[in-house]
Amino acid sequence: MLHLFDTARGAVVPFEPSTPGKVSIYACGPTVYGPPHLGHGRNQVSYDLLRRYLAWSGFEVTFVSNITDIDDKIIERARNEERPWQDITRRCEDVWFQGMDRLGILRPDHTPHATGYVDEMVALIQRLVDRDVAYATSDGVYLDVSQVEGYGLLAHGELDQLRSGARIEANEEKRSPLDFALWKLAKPGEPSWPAPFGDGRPGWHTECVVMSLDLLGEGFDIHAGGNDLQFPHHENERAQAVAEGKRFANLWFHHGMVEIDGEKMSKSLGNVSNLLDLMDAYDPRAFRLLVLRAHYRSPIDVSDDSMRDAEAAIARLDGFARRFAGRVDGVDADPASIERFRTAMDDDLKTPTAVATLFDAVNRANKDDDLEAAAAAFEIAGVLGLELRGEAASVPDEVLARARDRDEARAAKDWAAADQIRDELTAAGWVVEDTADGTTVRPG
RNA sequence: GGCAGCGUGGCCGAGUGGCUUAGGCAAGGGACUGCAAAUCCCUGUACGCGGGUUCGAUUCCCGCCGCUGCCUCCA
Repeated sequence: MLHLFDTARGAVVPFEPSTPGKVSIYACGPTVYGPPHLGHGRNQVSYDLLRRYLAWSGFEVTFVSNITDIDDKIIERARNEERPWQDITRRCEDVWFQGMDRLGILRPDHTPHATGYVDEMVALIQRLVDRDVAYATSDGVYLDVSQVEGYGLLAHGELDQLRSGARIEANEEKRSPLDFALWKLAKPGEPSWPAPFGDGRPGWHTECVVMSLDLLGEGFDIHAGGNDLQFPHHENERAQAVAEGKRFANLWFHHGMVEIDGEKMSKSLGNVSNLLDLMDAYDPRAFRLLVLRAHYRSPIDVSDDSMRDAEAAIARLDGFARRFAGRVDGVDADPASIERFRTAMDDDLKTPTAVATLFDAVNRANKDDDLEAAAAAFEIAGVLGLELRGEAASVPDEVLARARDRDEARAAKDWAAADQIRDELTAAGWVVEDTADGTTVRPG
């Protein structure tokens, strides 16, 4: 049985969906004002892993992930670049999904946009005002967190403690520094929507409550995000639901951050905190493997070395795939490997161990030409979202002709000629390997 | 200042009160090969520092040092 760490309870707990066999997940998605960075990449791989594993375990998964397309940063960028903010959000969203496709991320079942839920958000805010848990100031509407039962659940702190940690804010109309904006009144030139409390735009924390409850209903199973969202974002989402008397997420799934040694990173890698740049420079699967080799709640460090390391490991997997592709159809996966994998994953998604079982299966397959182990390796790789390349890449005829020339030279024991052709092909970027079937060539 | 976490062999990164003490990459040796490549086999170097608990700690407790994240927009 799957066990997951629940941030609210602060412990690994058995996962039991409210409806047997079905899992509903809401995962905080990107604010579309720029290209995805490495943190987004890890974030999406974490979600993807959770979804794939739940699906493989037999659950019917409904996965909702939003697009935040109203935000101060979007407005700021639009102003700086003197173009409509919708241009930025549309373009960034396209770039986002293209990038995630490259990373092998499954698309969400639903992708609600904040701009598509403004009416519902206004209605929620109005209800909170009517209940007297929200109050208006000269620049917006705020939630009074002191009235929220259990505020601090996710921050794991008492109200006083949280308050003392809060930075001093310019806004003195707020009753507490912890109170947060549900609605921001529009300043001249800012995008705005009509509302009874004045034209403006919703605060960030409001969209996720409204959209998750609308699409998944009260008491949905899992709310996911980076641990930087734990507080205040998720705390504040929950606060709104609680303030309205509604049940919110049953389990909080938070993953760790990507850490980049600023100096080291910038020197060795250049501007690869941009995920798209990283995927241009390295195999996207290597990034995924790098993420999977650490536990989802641990921090990971991305560097030139760690990416090269991961690429070498991917090459090993691809070599395995070439060897066994097409030979495992209908073969039952080795049960022992699958069981080890499942045990690791059921224990709070211990992917480091899961990856180790994958490589163990690969090793056993290679060693004894063990088809059951090979089938297990393919299955595990699939659940982890690692697409192995077993298909022979297309090779130009002239290159194949040279390979045949080499076979002839080798048959004639003309080693000088054979070596010369190999050098020639290698210089052209091909990997040359001799097999029982003669010279094979593939892209390097 | 508050909260949370981390410090493992050349590197990345698991794990465990004692047992053959993951896995990947790199290194060295060997098998295979005309030579390679791929693959397989073998090998080395470990648990930040100081105490404590224990028959025994890398694993538990305390202190220290170092590092990180959150507390403000953030995946």
